[in-house]
Amino acid sequence: MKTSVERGREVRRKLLDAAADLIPERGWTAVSTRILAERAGVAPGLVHYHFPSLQALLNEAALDVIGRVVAETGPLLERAETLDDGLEGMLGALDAFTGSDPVSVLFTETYLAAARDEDLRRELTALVTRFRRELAGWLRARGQEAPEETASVLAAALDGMMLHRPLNPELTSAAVTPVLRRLLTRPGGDDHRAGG
Amino acid sequence: MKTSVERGREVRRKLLDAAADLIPERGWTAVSTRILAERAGVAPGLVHYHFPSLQALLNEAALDVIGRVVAETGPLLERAETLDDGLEGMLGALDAFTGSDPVSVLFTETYLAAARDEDLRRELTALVTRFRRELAGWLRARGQEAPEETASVLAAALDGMMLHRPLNPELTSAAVTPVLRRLLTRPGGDDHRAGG
DNA sequence: GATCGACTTGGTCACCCGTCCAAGTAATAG
DNA sequence: CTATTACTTGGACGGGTGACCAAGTCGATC
Repeated sequence: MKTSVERGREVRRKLLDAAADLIPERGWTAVSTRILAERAGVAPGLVHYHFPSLQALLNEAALDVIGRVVAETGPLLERAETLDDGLEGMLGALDAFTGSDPVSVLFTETYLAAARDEDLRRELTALVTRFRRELAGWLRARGQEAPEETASVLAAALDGMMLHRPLNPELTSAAVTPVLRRLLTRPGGDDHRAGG
Repeated sequence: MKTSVERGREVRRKLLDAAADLIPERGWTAVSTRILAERAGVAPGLVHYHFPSLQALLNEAALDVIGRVVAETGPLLERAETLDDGLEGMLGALDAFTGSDPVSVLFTETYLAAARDEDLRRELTALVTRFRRELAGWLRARGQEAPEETASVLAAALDGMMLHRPLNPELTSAAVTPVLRRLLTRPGGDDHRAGG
C-alpha cells in the first residue's frame, strides 16, 4: 500500500499529464479545472490542493514538456560531427512532429500564453534561450559564420515549420533540408569575405 | 439619417473590428459574445443577428486581417527587382511587427484555431497557399533555385520569427537579413549543378 | 491506541457562457 | 396611411467557470 504522500505525487503527475493533453486539444484558455480533473481521473478539488491556480498548473505542465524536448536536442546535436549531419539529424527528428500532434501544438499554445503571463514568459524565454545558445555553440565549434544569428534564424524557422506544416503538406524534411543547408557556411567553402 | 441597412453594415463591421482586437488580447477561445458586443459598443443580441455563431464571426474577422496582409505583400515584392532587394523589403516590412502586436498574435491564434475548425483551416490554407505561390513565382522569375521549396521555408521562417521575437530581442531584421540572404542563390552564382 | 498531518471528497459560492427570442423601432414600398 | 422589411433591444435558458472549504480518510509517528 502506498503512503498518502506518494499518492499525492502521483495525482500531481496525472494532473500535469492531463494538462499536456488538454492544452493542445482544446486550447490553453479552454482547459478547465473540472475537465482536467476528469481526464486525470481525479476529484475536482485536487487541482487547487496541488496547485495554487489553474494557470500555475498549465504553466508547469507546458514548461515540463518543452523543457524535455529542449533537453533531448543537445545530445542529438553533439552526436553529429558536421554541420550537414547535425541539420539532417534535427530535421529528421522534427519529422516526428506533424504540426498537428500534441507536442507541436503545445509549443505554439505556450508561446501565445506567454504573451499574457509574465511568469510563463520569463521561464519560456529561459528555455528558448538555452536551446539557442546550445545550437549557436555547436554551430560555432564547426566553423559556422555568424553562429548566434544563424541559430536564431534556425530556431525560428523550425518552429515556423511546425506552424505551417498542417497548412502545407509539402513541408517535409526531405523538401526542406536542401534549402536550409544553404544557411550553413562550411569552413572550407566561401568563408572569407572579410568583415561582412 | 442613415438607413437601417447602412447602420446594420456598420454594426457588422464594428463587431469584426472588435474581434480582431480581442482575439490577440484574450486568446481565441476566450472571446465571448458579451465582451465582443461591449467592445464594439453594441447590444449583445446583435452578435447572433449578424452572424450565425461566434465561431463564424471570429473566423471571418481573422481571415479578413490575414487576407489584407497577404494582399499587401504581392505589390511589395513586385516592386523589388533583385532577390536581395525583395528580401530586404519583406524583412523591413516585418519590422513593423514586434511579435507582440495584435496582428502577429492574431496570425498565430488563427493557425491554432484552424487546427480545431475545418472551415477555417480550409480558408486559411487557401490564403497561405496563395502567398506561397506568389513568393515562389517571384523567386523563380529571378532565377532562384528550387523556388517552391525556398518559398515554403521562407514563409515558415517569417512566421517563426514573429513567434520567437517576443522571446528573443536579437531577432531584428538587421540581424536576420544577412543570414536569410544565404537562402537565396543568385543567377550568376553557383547556379549550374545540373539536375539536383 | 491516540494524535498528527497529508491528502481527498463533494459540494457551494458568485459569476460568465453561447444561443435564442418576443417585443420594439424605424426606414421603405405599395 | 398601411404593410413590409431590416435591424435592435434586453433578457431568459440551461449549463459551465475558478476558487474555496468543511468534513472525511488513512498511513505515520509517538
